[in-house]
Amino acid sequence: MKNRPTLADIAEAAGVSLMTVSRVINNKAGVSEDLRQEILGLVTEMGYHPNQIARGLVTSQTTSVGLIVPDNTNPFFAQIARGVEDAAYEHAYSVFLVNTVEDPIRELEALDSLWQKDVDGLIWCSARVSAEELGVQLRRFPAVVLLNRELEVPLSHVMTLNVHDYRGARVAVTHFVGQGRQRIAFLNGPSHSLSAHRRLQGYHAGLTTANLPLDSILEGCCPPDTEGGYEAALALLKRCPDVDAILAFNDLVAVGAMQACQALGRNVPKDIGIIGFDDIPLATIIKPQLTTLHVNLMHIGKIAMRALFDMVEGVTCPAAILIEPELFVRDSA
Amino acid sequence: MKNRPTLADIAEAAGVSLMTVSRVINNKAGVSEDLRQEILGLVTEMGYHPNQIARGLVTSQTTSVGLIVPDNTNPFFAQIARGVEDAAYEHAYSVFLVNTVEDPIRELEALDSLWQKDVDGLIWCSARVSAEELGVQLRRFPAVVLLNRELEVPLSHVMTLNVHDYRGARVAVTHFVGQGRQRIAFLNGPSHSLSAHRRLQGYHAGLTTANLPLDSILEGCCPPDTEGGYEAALALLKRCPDVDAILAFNDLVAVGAMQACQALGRNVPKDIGIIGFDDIPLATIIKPQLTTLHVNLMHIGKIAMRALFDMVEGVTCPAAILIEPELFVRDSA
DNA sequence: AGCCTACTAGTTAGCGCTAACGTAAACTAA
DNA sequence: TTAGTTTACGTTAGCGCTAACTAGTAGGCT
Repeated sequence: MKNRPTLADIAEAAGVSLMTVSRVINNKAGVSEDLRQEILGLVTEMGYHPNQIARGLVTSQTTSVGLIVPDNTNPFFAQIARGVEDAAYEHAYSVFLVNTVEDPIRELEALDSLWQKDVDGLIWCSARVSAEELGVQLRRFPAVVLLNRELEVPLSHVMTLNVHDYRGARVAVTHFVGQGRQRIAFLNGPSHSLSAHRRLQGYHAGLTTANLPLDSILEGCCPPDTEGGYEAALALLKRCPDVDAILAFNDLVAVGAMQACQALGRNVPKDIGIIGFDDIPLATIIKPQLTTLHVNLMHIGKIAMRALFDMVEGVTCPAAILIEPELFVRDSA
Repeated sequence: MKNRPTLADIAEAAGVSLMTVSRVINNKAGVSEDLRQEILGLVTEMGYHPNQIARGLVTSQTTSVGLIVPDNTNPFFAQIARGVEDAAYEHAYSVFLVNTVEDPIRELEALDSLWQKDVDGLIWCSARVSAEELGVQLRRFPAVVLLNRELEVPLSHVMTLNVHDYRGARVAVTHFVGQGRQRIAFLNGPSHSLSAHRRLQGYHAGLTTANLPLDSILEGCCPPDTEGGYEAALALLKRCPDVDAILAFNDLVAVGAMQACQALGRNVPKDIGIIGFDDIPLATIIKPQLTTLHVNLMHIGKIAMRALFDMVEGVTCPAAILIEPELFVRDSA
């Protein structure tokens, strides 16, 4: 590896002091235009780039942020990560990606490691720690954006960013009702998930508004993937053969459910309507194309990162953002 | 944000010198067992974690690595990234994720930013820079694993990790031939892709071995996604209605091609067999399930990261690894 | 001339940590 | 005993950079 040039190297080559070069690099006043140009020339010639590590040590700004997700393989988080990275790139920030693999211990270790790396901010998706632990952890970072998690007590350096799950689920149910469907089931996600709770509420609200009875036999829980959806739908259709609509926790579950219906010879959408959540790319790949509650995930990632940047820079920003999902009607309902 | 404790804080609290605490933290000899335990107690009590920034400045080891991918949203790279992150976690390393978005300029900027961050190593997927530029860039990093790219001149601090594309494509063609298929088309990926070249060679070799003629009308190029595959397959079937098998550059293209076939009323696999490449999760989600050349992508990511770690630690390691893809026969061929 | 401002540059200290060396005490060997 | 070795710590310097202060010079004003 080539020895990288330091400020001192440039300073020596230019016959000036360290600080003069530093001022040029950081676009600060106090250097004559001639000298500035001369130094700038040397900088590009010698291929100098500031060592962010050293700079970070003195400024305590590392221009890097942490992104914690359960699993970057999940298209939901992959899209968000992409948005975060894109926005980070706009601001010349770097992103540490960490997976928790839904493991609370690993989640804590992820936080530790990011803290040790002295990140300027943190984007934390689907935090699973207790409210108390959450408080402790949030206090360790200069700025945090919480995705998919709420805060009882607002904190000035923490922003929350959530999808309006309640409304989304209600809209979906209303859409089913509008199609004349009566036995509307809900295949929900993990019980520890906040979104799951809120969507269940929305589902109930939708049924109530339509004067349909709540029936717990129509509600199921499953891991938020296609296998989970498949198994759960199979079980559901076994215990309630008269189901004519399934609202799924997310698109993966919806796809699994769709396959279960097809395996049982039920036509989608004629016999059974299916609505998913998130609108991941898969939604338009499968046949029939999935009707789903569209959320612009990449955009959410960008919003999160930009908000984080604003907080780091000291610009105030809203304590909580709620994203409205939009029903994209395709073929499955 | 709580002021984080430093070595000096611990030292003062323990009434010893900085170095004694440092030795304890780094598990180095030269501290009595009693004192070590006492300090360890203080460390956990005060919640001390070493500042990796400061440590990195003096040791020039940052315990972080860079991962450059074209697009982390692409399941291919998402899987790899997951493997990399998993293995990095094993070694307490952190991963900077950067997308190039297939943009050569952004690729160079990504390299710059990682260099400024002083990463210990780099995992670089599908490098698109010229051979000359590649040499320049590689020289900037202490250790590099190149995925999907080869090196003319081996470098001691660079490892390459490639899928045996040639053999994979040949195996696929042979499989088609074994099913009695005669008009075997190939929907290849971007022409700048090294994999695309090698797969084309393997495709040709497979045909030649089977005494089938090469026919450039059977070969198409497309963007490596479902839309690309759909359009390319549509065009292909229009100009060669007698095609009875399609080898696709990757699974996304294969899925697109499958949808095109279905749109044209061709039955897969009866009328047309389809084989993909990579075995992404989608391969088992769609119907009919995709026959594809399976590559354990997460495993590749792990191998890459572990090799990088070995190189950083000074353990010698192979200059090039070639991964054998394995044909997973499912329903589409 | 004397004083003030404005600009340009240099000097010093220190961010948190570790490598390398220094040192005092205890222990060993004949 | 005396010199040599080991153990257990402390001291110093410096990684590359920037904040904050200092200093020199030119120009303008009374």
